[in-house]
Amino acid sequence: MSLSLEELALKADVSKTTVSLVLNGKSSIYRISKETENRILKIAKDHNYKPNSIARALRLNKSLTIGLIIPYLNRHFGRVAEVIEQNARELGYQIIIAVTQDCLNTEHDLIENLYERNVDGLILATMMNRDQFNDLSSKIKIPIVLVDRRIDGDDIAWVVSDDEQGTYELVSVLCQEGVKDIYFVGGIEKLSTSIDRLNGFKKALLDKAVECKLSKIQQIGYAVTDGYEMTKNIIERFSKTPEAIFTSAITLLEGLLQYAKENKPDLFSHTRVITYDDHPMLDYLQPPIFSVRQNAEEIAKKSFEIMHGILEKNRSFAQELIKPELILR
Amino acid sequence: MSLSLEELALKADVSKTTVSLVLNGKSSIYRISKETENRILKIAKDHNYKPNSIARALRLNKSLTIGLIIPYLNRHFGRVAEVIEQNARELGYQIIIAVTQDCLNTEHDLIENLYERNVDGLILATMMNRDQFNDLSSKIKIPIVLVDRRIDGDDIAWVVSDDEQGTYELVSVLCQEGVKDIYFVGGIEKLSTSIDRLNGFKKALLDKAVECKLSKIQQIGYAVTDGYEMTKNIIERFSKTPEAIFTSAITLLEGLLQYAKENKPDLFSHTRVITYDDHPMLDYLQPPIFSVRQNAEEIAKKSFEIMHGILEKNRSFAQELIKPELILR
DNA sequence: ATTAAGGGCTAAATCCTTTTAGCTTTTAAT
DNA sequence: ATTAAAAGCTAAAAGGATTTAGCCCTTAAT
Repeated sequence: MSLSLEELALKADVSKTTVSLVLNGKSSIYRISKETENRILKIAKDHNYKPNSIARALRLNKSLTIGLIIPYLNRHFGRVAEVIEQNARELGYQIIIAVTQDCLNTEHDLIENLYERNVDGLILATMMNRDQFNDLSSKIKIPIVLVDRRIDGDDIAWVVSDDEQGTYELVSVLCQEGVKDIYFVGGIEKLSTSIDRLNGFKKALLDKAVECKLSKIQQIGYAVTDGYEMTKNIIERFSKTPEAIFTSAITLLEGLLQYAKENKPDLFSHTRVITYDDHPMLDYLQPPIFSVRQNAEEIAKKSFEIMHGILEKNRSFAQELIKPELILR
Repeated sequence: MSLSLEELALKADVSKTTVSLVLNGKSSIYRISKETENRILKIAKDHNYKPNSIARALRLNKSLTIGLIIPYLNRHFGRVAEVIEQNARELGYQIIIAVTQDCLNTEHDLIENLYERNVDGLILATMMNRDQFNDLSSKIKIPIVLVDRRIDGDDIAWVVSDDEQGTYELVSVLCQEGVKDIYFVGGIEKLSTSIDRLNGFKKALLDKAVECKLSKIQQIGYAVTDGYEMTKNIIERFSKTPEAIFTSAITLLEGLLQYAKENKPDLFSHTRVITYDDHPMLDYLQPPIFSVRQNAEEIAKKSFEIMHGILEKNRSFAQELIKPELILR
């Protein structure tokens, strides 16, 4: 380790140019003789030569590093990050990770920070809206792939779960059974995840000609406490216990469970609960909670694939809707 | 963005040396006049100058980058990674993350890889034993801080949960109640997490003069399937249903739950289950499962703190045992 | 008038690779 | 015998920052 080109050149009794050319597979272009080539390759191998990545990055203006900016390293994003890292590593890239805690300002700071640190591209679970994103794109000259949360636009690369379809199918299951009085416990209103899940929800009701009352829809945020709050609102504001509640994220379900445990232990005897996002522990809750499992692995795989395509294969961009899986218990 | 020292120098009508000296706070040492200093500072600010981090890293041989190598980005390590990243960012460091999937070879590859990529230090949840670690240390000239899994040695920096004490306290609760027949569902035998948890387990039994039969101890691995397997062994191998089972990780508990659901729905009516690692969903399982919550935040904070101390404050190393919290439901 | 000291700044080297342009020497062709 | 082409290699620049050694000018001291 930590042997330089120059030292290799000395040992091989050639110039460092020659060594560099050989190691970069340009021997034939530059007519380096087979003999010299082999000598250099052997010496490099014997000394386990690895080019200094920083010097390389400086010269090539290419760091083989991707920035990954996500709100949290929770179960879902943790898995996404894990798979992105594995895919990236196989192709020689490293992942620099940073978490925003769903704070827009933090997100901006992080993007700027990573950009200045010369990442080659950014994979982003963003809170930005279209305008903010356009602003950013004009300033930043590296490819960006949105993950998990999309922004509409023909030229924006993204990979997201098919939130609308997933929610539609899940809610339809209840509608099929004749359930009519369903409450929507939502997340951050302006994010595509929330918008799409709400649309799927509405569509399912519409199919069965069930009226979708605005008062049954809440969107405070994705934190556990938000789920608690929204459940509280539903239970306390309406005299009748609801037939069903749909929580649009596992954190919100946690909030619901917490509220139920503390204030409404019999909630489940009157009310069906279904949720976006799956969790293995749901298998062991009574009664069973139907859910929609996002395919984190596929989301991760595709998002790095698109990034890699842009960086190395001159592909321009792509959009992918990943099918989630219904889990009926 | 992306303005170079040289361009700044041009605008300020001085040499780039002067600009560099001023921006690095060396004006007075090199007797740069207040006037020149202010002019340069203003121009730098106006143009939002940020030094090119790659060039800086090359020259200073210091990348302000820490490698974090962990087995998975699951709930526990996800949280650890998240907090390390936040702490690191505040002090100007970036985190490059990589996951081993608890494979020793992968771990070795990753360490080498990150080392070659010029990280300034490594934070490691390692599978290595003492000899392997010593081998590594002799080759690698950057500081290493072990996290979550320690290796004995006076000169090895680590931060781990007090696994022995946590397990001791948890198991003691059952012993207190007179439970005598407790099974140990363990993880990877050679890891400190497994060794320490087993020691705590034995100590708790010993306190109450309960014999600790070897046949009641299993250590296959930390995967969900391992938990399933070990539970199966316990249930099927012994005619009597056990009084209690201790799973030494949340994944193992998951395996147990899965086995119970499929093959032994009445497990909980005869058997108490307790587990290392906490999870919010445990609040909603019936009957309640006592647990030990690791303080991931503190573990993360300390481990970066130690790394930072070594890198910037010439501290040599440190070892920290983080107290976990008993959660009795 | 000469020397010394201090103030104010900079040229050039360095970190390590990659790459362009081009230098020798040999071989082939006219 | 001369010219052209090919073979085999290298010097030097570039990328952007930091740092060492030292230049030049002014002022003060002898």
